[in-house]
Amino acid sequence: MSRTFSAPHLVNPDTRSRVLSTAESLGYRPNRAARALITGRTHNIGLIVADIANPFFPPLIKAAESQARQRDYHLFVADTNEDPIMEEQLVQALAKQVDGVLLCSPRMSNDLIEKLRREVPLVVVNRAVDGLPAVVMDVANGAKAAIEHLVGLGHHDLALLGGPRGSWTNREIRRSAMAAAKLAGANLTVLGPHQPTEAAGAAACDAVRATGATAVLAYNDLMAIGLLEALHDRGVDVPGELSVVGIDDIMLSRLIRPKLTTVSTPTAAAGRAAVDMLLQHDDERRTNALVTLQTELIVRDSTGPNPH
Amino acid sequence: MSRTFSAPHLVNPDTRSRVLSTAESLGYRPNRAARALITGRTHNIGLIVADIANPFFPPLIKAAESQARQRDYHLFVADTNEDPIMEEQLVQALAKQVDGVLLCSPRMSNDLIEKLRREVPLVVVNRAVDGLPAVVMDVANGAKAAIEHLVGLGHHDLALLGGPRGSWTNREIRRSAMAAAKLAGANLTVLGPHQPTEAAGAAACDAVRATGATAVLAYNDLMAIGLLEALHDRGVDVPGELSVVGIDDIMLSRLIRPKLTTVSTPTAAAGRAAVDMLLQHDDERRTNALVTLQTELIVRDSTGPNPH
DNA sequence: GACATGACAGCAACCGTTTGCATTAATGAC
DNA sequence: GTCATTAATGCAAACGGTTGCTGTCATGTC
Repeated sequence: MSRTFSAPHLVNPDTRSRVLSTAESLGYRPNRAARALITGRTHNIGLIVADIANPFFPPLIKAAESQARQRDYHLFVADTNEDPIMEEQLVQALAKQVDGVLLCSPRMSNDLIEKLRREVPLVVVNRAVDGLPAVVMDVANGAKAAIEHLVGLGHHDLALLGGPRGSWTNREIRRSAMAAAKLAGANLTVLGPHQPTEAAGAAACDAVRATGATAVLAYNDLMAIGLLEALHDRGVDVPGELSVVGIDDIMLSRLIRPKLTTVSTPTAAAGRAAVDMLLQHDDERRTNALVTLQTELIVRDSTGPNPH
Repeated sequence: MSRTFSAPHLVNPDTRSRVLSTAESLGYRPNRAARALITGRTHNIGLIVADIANPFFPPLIKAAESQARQRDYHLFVADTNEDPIMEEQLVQALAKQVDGVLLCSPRMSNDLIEKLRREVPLVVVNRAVDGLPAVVMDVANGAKAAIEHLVGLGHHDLALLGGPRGSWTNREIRRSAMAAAKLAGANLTVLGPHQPTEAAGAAACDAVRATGATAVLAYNDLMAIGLLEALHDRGVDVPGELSVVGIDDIMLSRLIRPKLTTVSTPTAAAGRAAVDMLLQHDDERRTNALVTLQTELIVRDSTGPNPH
């Protein structure tokens, strides 16, 4: 009898314990799919990321999974390979078997997000969409702090190694970095778009050097690390000849040499917040539509004074 | 009408296209939970790993997810925090909503695995269990190659930085490393068990040095990297004073300095193989009960000749 | 002692799909 | 023209739970 579980106060304690003990002896476990059919709640959440193997995401996935499980939810994890079309397909495919989808760093258009939100509750991470619950990191402030740090070290010619097309974070960084550079009277050359990978960072090395910049801010640590590798191969000293700043503070960044100066983003907190937001009741969700998490500049060894 | 999808040959082409077009216009998507109820197949797979944020796992998860989706399956991902009790709970919780569970690097006992396999089809990764389909990496051969490499460099006093209790891989490595050392007439001091983390690798630094070994093989790259960091802090030159070898060849290992000599394990292939194995029909599965993937020693810069 | 009340148990409908079976219509054989 | 055969369709049961409703019994009130 299902009431034993769902409404214990309506059932005689004797009956309840009898039901419980026989259920135990039979090894009975309620079938969540069957329950979902009638209750309309699957107790599952979908988590869609651009690339599971990008070191930025695992801490977020881990935190989200842990938070979800604490609330008795399970997590579908899916990878889009940075492909906006795959994002849409995945949301559609998952829609019927989850109570909501966490869309992390989506590359699709806002219009498409608007369309998909009508099929399944959505929480977006790393993107602000009007009227949609979202968790974002204050990368604008982080990029600003990074530019100010570099200008403070005497750099006047800066480069921004841009990230992927469609990324809200990328636009925020660019906007904020340009504003900060302008305010400080520094030049900023914007490069990109690029894939947010180590390989793309390395491939952009010559383009960065061609700008004549003495300091670079990269879209993320992975690209910064790729750039660092390529610079090392070319015998360019960091930070002696060129300063490099990343964004994300992935685990790698404090293990490579020189240790990477970077803007740390609270990815685990974002994962937890996104789950909490999705599991809130609709009314609360509307009122707290946007959670902004703070970032912090971590100065390590990849930035130094302007050599000129 | 469901036959339009499941048995197109039984339905008039006209009717079929009519059904299809109205389905399209209504935005109809079949409900998989309902379908699962009657067919008994959920088209979901559970993937249980010790720690999502351990860089060893993301490539495996990514590959498994991609392979699963290609076969029209979705993936539940769950993290046990290296806790055997959590492993059991997770398998139980997932059992009813998946067609099978991929148990990666389990820490639980073989007996418990035997018990759980009666509740849900299981494929084990990184562990050989009698009669159970499993995907393992040939770490024994990898450890042997590593020891031979070190002995070839003139090292006679070796240390093995052991991994976590309950890990089959750890036992394999120890067994094989001891055999290889004995065969080569070298001493091998075994340390551990340890958590497979960077922190644990760093914490074991003094214990490693106290053994008097001139070369160390670590359970995995993460521990090797932690050790490398600690050695750097203490001013110990690698490979000048001490040689270090890891296992796994995670992305980090070629980015740190000195670049880590390591045994590469085909994690992505393992993820794909595990999914394929689970999705095979029962009879095939029994015949191919064990897939062993080859490993390869990658010599980089963290190993050198014996200084003595 | 008759009646109202409330606590508990049990029946049955329902969720959205698949699938076996019955029904109908169309076709071909004689 | 009748009958057998086949193709296509429609109906209803079933999957495993949840939940509203009805029924039963015991208790309390007057």
